[in-house]
Amino acid sequence: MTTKNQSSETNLSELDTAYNPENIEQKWYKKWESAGNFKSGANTSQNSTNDPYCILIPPPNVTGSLHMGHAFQHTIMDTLTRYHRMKGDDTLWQCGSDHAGIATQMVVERQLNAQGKKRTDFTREEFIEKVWQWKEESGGTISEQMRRLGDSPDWEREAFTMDENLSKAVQEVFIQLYNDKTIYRGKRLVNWDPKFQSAISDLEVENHDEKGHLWHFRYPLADGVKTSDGKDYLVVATTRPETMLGDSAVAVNPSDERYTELVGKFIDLPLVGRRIPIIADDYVDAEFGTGCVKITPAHDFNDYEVGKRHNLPLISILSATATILADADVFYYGGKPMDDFDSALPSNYHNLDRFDARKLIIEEFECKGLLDKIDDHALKVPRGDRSNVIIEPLLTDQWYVATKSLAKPAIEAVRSGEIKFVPENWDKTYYHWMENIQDWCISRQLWWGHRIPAWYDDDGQIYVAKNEAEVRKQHNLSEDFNLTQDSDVLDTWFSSALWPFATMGWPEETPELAKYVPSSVLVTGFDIIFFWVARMIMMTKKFTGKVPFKEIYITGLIKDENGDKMSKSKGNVLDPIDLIDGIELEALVTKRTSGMMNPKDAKKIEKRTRKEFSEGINAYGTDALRMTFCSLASTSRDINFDLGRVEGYRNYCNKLWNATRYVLMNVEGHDCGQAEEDNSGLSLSVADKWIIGRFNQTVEAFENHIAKYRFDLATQALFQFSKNDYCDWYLELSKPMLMSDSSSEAEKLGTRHTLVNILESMMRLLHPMMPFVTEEIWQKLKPYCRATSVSDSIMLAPFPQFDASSVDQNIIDDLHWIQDFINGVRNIRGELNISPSKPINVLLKTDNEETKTRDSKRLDNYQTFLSSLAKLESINWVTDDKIPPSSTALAGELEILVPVAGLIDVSAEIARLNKEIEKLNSEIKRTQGKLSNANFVDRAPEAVVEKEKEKLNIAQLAIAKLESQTQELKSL
RNA sequence: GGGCGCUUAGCUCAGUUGGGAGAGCAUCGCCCUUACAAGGCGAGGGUCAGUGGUUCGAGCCCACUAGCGCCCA
Repeated sequence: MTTKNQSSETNLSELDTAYNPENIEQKWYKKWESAGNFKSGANTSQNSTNDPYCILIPPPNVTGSLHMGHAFQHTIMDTLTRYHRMKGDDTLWQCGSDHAGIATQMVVERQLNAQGKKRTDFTREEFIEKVWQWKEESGGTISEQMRRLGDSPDWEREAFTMDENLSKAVQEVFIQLYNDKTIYRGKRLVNWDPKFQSAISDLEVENHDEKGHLWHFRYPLADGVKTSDGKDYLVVATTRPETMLGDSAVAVNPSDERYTELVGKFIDLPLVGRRIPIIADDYVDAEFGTGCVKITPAHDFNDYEVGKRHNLPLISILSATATILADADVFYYGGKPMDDFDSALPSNYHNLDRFDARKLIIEEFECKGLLDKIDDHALKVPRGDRSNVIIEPLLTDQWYVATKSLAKPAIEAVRSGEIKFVPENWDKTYYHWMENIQDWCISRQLWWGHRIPAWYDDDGQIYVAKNEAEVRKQHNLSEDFNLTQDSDVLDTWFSSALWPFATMGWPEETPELAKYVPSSVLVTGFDIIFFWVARMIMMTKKFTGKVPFKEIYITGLIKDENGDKMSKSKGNVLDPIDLIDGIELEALVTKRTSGMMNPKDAKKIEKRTRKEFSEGINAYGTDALRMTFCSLASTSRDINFDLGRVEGYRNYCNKLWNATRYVLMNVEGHDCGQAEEDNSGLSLSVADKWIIGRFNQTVEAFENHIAKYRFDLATQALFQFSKNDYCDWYLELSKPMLMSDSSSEAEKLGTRHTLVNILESMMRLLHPMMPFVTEEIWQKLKPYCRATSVSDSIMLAPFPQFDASSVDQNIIDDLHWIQDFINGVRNIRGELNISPSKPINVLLKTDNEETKTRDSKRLDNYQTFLSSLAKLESINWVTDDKIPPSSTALAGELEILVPVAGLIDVSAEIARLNKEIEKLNSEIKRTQGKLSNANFVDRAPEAVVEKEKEKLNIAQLAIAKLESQTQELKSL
């Protein structure tokens, strides 16, 4: 059984018999980090050009932890980083996190609440101090997780959006944009989160389909006016009855003949007693409901626009916590208070929560006989993505970025190809958003964040500068002139938008700014194109004149195995660390069901979890997880995560591990040619030459796929080579070479050399995707390999280079022949249930002289391989007249006959042959059909026609041989 | 309503300029073979969602239909 792992310094042959990731991963990470291997430019000595290669991490939220989507993207970023670092590029993976205004403030407030305190028990300064304290203690989760994932960013450059230098950049940008008049202050409708009592971005609002009601209210007509059908009221429908307190008008469609007479007349608004006009506006859909719509400009985005056209008063009825005011705040468009307006609201509503007010309003309407009807209604309900409470459009003073002028160069950067989306199609989403971009509300009513560098005097005059002293200096204001700083902070995304240049030291002119802007590629999900990607392009263009990145690789979204989005409330989230370390069922259930918003879900989740993971989750290790992510990174936009794939790659790691054991067993204590200058003293077998060629083809394929961000195809090429070619074939072929007495010392030396050097090179090829296991193995192999590199770690060893001259078609053909031969015999064994341990005799036959000459030579050269891998007792050529009853396989035109007397059931063999014949028949039918079609022969390219002819020929020859063999068996 | 995408083996997915339907996992059979049973060898399995068109030839190009999904209003 497995003993505790030996460290790499001990005897090399003492390798565990099984791959054990937990014994190797952490130790290498610590060594790499302490050796400074992650630093920018760590491996530039290798490459004289030192092309810069830079990836910016999408800064995760400091309160968060990495989920599967992060782990996926990190794997891709790290693979690219490690690959370019090994190539000798001046590589930087810039890491860090953002300060997540609302989320962080929420976390710290919750902590205070647990101690029976509130945020407002402290001064702003004290609270911010507490946030920093929290960050020191708990803000390191993500960097810990990144270390477990094997990420190799430059930790010394780790940035935080609230750091002093980044804050300086934020301030500088704000001031410049303000002076440009690109930033302005205004009273507008914003999405207001009553829980956080702050504006939030429309991107932070999620519209959920929910069931609600449509209440139909009767609004009495004023001045005794009647409708065309004689009623003294209009019916308006609303999903939010409480907003009626802020109604400014009732609108109808101008072409709606039912109401033409009423336009210009008035309504006596119930409960409030306000007299409001009936107006005509195209916005109203005459088909919907009664065709009459109540207009509440201060509480609805559409109504706001209608009100603007008709110059209606903005009547704001809600407080910051979404309770009803005693007196409405009433404004003109443009923000001036409307002083002569009767702003009183019914006193029984004062301080009522919006939903209590809704109930009371419905009751009152009902009592007054003004409730026409109530319909069930499906509607989109806007909720804050963090608070989950219903968002209110609210009229407030906020700061805005005028985006039009910034958007133009940002659109152009993508149109011109200066920035490329991968896959390309995402540019459509980008254009669509950018071309319809709205001004960006950047102020937030929070304490935690970048305080807006604006001061007001007692008249409300605005002064913008770095600090108060600067304001006084610039505007020549004396010390006793009263100034108050704006209490708001900036949207977190405002600082994230500066990430590409602020992390490089801007506004200082630094070498990093020159070198790493633009960065090479941004790896991110499409959900963040608007939030972040577009804004980075706008800001970076504006302030550096450069693009932030040359390419944007948009990854798919990781879903669960059923294609559902992973979410806490569905209980289908996986923690990447749990896949690395494994987790017991009970711990997993606890983890998934704790802190549920809705305790009812917990039961469901528990059941589902117990069913799906009855044994918990095994420890698969980081390398297997990373390889899985790479293998899933196709162009698809949804990626259904399948645990089976991880297990498969864990087993694959074990395979590499054991292949290493085999190689070490055979090279230890032997010369492997490591001291030789070149290969002249070695004799390389066909297998050696073949695997060297295949390795080079794989390097080429890998690099091509990586250049196109096709990590799935790259993975497949690596897997195919390392498992199928190297382990399944080459290692097996090396056994007869090393064991047979007939191979010379030079040949054995050649094989040992190839065995160990290809494995060593393969580790370098695999390293970017699977950093840990490759390092562990590489360290063991290093002493047996030529000093291709003086580096202490595989991380800084050179990436393999494609050598076209190593690929030889004759060698490939010969090896295919060997494989066909062996596969033919194995197939007969398998189909006829001949034990793999039973040696068998084979006879060879062909009518074709050319084949005979060529294959006789092959047989002479490769007999050792054939005998060993197909477990053959003897191989003999025969002629037609002395063939015993046999089972047949074909290697090209060569017939391989296994005499069946005593071995098998003749009818089973006939059945087997018939199956083969049937296959060939359908092939013949298809190709004949094509070739007898004159159109095909005339119009298809000659090469295609030739290929078909050849296929037909081969199939016909083969079928003839199999049929005559069948006849012979039948005649027995 | 507007935009984008998906439908290929039991499952998860590849399929490059149109020219032999593939992989991994799962399934079945044989095997403890001197690196690996987390394994080896072998096998079975697909009307490429449907219809029509272009073409000598369509999983791939075009049109329409059906189903599913995402984003925006």
